[in-house]
Amino acid sequence: MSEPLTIGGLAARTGVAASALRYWEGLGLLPAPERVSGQRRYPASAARLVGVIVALRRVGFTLREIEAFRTPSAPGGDGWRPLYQAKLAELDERIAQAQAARTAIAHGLACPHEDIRDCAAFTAGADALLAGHTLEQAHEQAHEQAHTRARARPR
Amino acid sequence: MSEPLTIGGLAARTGVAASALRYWEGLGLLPAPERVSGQRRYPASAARLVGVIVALRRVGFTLREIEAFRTPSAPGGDGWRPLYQAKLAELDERIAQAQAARTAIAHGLACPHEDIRDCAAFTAGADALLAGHTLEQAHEQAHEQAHTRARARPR
DNA sequence: GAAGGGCTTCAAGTACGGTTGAAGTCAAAT
DNA sequence: ATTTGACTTCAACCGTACTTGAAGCCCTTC
Repeated sequence: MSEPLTIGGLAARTGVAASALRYWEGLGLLPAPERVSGQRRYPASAARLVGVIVALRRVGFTLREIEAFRTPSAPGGDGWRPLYQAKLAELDERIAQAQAARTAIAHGLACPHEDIRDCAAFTAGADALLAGHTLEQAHEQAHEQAHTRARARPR
Repeated sequence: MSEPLTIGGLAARTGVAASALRYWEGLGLLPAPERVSGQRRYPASAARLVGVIVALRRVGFTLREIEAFRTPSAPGGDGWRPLYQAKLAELDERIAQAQAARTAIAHGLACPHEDIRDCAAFTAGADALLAGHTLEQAHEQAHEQAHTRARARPR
């Protein structure tokens, strides 16, 4: 059991193209596996690693960012811990943003407008997501009164 | 009040480069605004729209996907509702994935390993994220027993 | 021993999401 | 009247993340 995987096998298990796996290896993202007469043989655990990479890519990290995860503990220090802390914070932020977007779209569905861009609760989500920029909301757009009070302007 | 914005003004408010705003307009993502002697003048509401686009991009949607949101109700139908439903489901999935990634990384921080790839709870997150592919987890990797029980393998 | 299938490298090509630069227009200030 | 600064278009370029194609190696199967 647990025969080592060829690159094709790993590709099949993970759904990541073999060409992509080689590319990742070239970037140092994936460790170079053992070779049998020139061909790569991956340990079964490689599928998990690929899974993590896929996951992080899907939630918006670049390959270079993910590469930082592969870094073993730096000489003479924690090394990876601060990196993980940083990534964790970034992930939390991304999750919060995704939820804000979700809220905006969900309201878009619930509210009776023809064009979602006319809907205050939808745009309120947008406002929240532009946090940090001076989006002074002085101007009362559209129907503010009409059907809103559901979710009265956040912040 | 509520003077229309120049492209530079909109860029400043939203943090999106003017060149990017023109690019988005070219893609049909942003409606072409009124012009005063050739120059774009955006209504204040444009900042909100830009905010939504930024938000959706940050959570992983491509510009082409986001473009679908701009589509006004199709001739003779709901038009946008199914689209929004679909996007909502996608967003939910992305949030779930981000949370799975978060769990994996958080455990990586909490657990005592040198290399996170040795840690079962971390890789379990990976397994979850590879759902849909035949990642039969028959092989018991590493320390499964050693320090786990904190967060016993999530499905 | 010749064919086939899967692997190898390396270079070039592609799609996306922009930015940058050249050349020019416009309105206000000097 | 000319300078300044923000705007305009258009084409070319860039980084990221791959894919594709050419040419070849290795092992098995006919």
